[in-house]
Amino acid sequence: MGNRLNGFGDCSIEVERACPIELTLHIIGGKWKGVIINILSKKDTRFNELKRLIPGISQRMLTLQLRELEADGIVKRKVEETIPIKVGYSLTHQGESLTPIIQSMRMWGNDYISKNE
Amino acid sequence: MGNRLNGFGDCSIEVERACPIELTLHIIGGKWKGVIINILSKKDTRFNELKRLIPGISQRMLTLQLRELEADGIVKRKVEETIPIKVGYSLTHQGESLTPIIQSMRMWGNDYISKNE
DNA sequence: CTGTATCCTCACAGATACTG
DNA sequence: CAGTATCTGTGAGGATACAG
Repeated sequence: MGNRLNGFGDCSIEVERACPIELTLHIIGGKWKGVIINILSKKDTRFNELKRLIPGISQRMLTLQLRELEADGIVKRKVEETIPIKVGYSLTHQGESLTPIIQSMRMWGNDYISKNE
Repeated sequence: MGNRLNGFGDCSIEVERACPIELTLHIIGGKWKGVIINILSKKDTRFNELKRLIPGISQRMLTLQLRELEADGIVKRKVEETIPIKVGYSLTHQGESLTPIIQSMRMWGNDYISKNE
């Protein structure tokens, strides 16, 4: 499993019920993770396909974010041993269980935009 | 309204539907914002009360996070002109509309913990 | 095609002290 | 009680080059 939140175990009685929130936020809160999960929830996607679908992301960041999502059990990585090599990414079952939250956030964001623009 | 996401307008056709997700993540993704919103969703809370309920947060960070939430229209600030002065914080209507998402994240986080521990 | 390896910077956050 | 003012450090993230 991936990194724990700093001080995750330091939760006091008062805020202990808030910690799962911080944990979730930590797992999906990376700069590009929301987009990545959203894309993978629609279809399995290869590395370069992701790079193309997310303008502005660097190879380095795409790799790092995918590695973290993988370590946290959200994303599956499947290597096709062809030449050239192909790597497909998809959501794990746990990753798929995140999509309702992502979709809620998408709807809330759209609503927010229409109300504040 | 608060800061826009960097490059929020740079969304390509492919990912434009993902941008509201990034926006939402940006608004609630600050290090302490999830906890703050969660606490305020239960009851209006004063500054020092928040500080007490969130061990580990500094006065500086509490102020900054509250200011950002206020600028983004999530939190309301109400000054009681007593001596000593008292300042109450509460969720706006828009802030309250976030609580289902926060609660989903809390449930997902708890589920995640029980499955990965 | 799918990555590592470096180097760099700058915004975010911690610590501490001070104030109306 | 509810903040501001500094100073400082860390690490997330960007740019670029190289590699199997």
